[in-house]
Amino acid sequence: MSDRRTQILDAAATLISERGFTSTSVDDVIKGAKLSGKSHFYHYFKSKEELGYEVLNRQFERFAERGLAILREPMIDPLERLNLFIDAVVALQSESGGRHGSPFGNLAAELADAHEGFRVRIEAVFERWASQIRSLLWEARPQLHDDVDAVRLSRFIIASLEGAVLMTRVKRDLSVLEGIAADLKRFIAMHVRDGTVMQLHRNLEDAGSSPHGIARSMSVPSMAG
Amino acid sequence: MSDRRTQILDAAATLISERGFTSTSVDDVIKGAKLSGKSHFYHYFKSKEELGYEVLNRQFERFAERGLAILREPMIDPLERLNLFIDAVVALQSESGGRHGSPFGNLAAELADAHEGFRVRIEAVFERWASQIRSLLWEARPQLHDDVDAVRLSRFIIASLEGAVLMTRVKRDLSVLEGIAADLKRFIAMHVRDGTVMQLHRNLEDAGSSPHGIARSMSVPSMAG
DNA sequence: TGCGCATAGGACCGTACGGTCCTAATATCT
DNA sequence: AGATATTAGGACCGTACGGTCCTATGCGCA
Repeated sequence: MSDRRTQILDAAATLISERGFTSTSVDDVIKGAKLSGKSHFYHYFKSKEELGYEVLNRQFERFAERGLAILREPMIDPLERLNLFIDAVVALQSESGGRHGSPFGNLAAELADAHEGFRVRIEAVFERWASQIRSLLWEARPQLHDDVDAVRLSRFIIASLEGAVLMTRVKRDLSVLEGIAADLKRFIAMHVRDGTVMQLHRNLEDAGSSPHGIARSMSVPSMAG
Repeated sequence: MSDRRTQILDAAATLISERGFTSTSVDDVIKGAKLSGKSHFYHYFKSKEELGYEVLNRQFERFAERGLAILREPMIDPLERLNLFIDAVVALQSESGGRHGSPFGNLAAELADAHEGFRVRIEAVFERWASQIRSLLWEARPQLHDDVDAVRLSRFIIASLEGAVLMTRVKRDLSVLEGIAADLKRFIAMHVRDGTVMQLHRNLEDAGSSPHGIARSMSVPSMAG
């Protein structure tokens, strides 16, 4: 596609993640993308709404490449992939110092009620995200308890990450996300069958802040045998 | 205070939770509160921003009365109080069919980056919320593992609830929140010392959707008993 | 009666917004 | 050289916004 288009998309993505969709004017986008005037912009996009949709698309693609892709790595143990994915979410947030939050969560909170077009597109984003996690859980099924509900667990993972990113943004403190990410890993580990020991990366072991290595308790609840 | 003021506050709260702060005009609020004109509104509030702050205050007070109050009930076991609180969050969302999400999360996503005044106020809301959970966890400390980090656990609870409420709004499906609430209870139960059996209300037992009563596995990690 | 105050209603202002339209300059291809 | 599309730049329009100001009506109270 035209170079200009992606230039506009990039500028818009930045502005929208900083100020939200409603508070980003097309004049701002024009300035950010260094276009010559309004007509130049409307040559590439038929409306601001249309621009918003494409920005959302691009941001999901970006997230799919840099985040979700990890969930499909064929050479790594599925449950370890899940941990790596959580780390990737933390890493992506770190790039902006956690200041901009999730592009999906932000748009969702801003527009889910008021704008049906955005709502269904964001719903689709969450659904595709959830479905990637579900297939990973399906793949990991031999290692998991029989009663693990993949639909629910995938939702829980997404919700806690989205909530964590939001709190991180409000508190301007990345350690909020880091702590929740570590706890989320423990929650996932809770679903692993007895006897299965999860592989952990060296650099993940100290993800927690508690002194006596919470990570060790990751080898599952207990019972049965 | 004047009846009119609360009338305005109520109308504004509704509109803001439906459309967000930016997309709610003071003319809309005037119409909603059936005021006679702009000057009438500006007689009670010096600016739209000021109105927003007071709406946020009121909404936190409401939440404190109807939600957080449960965390302080003196006659109930602390960990059971925590479960009841989670149920209360679900119940509060059910009132609107989950359509409006969290007033704090919504404002946070919309304004945390752009408007420092709102950001610090929302941060304070989360902090007060977290501190209530922390004191409850302190009270429950004899029942909890030694290595439970109250700061982290309280953040995790808030984040997963906020994320759940957001997803519920996007999917327009209350069962998303219900499932996450049930999973969150299981996560909390994971921190309870072996040998301690959590009391559960009858009406909480089937909070999950999985056929083989996940609720039963709430009796903590394991054995004992 | 007269004072102060909450209600009422509307004109007005400056600014910003999304979007359209029109005209030049520049580059590309025939 | 001439026709064609892309870039550039700006004037313009209707609407909506937050906010101010001014006037007039009803009200209780000294």
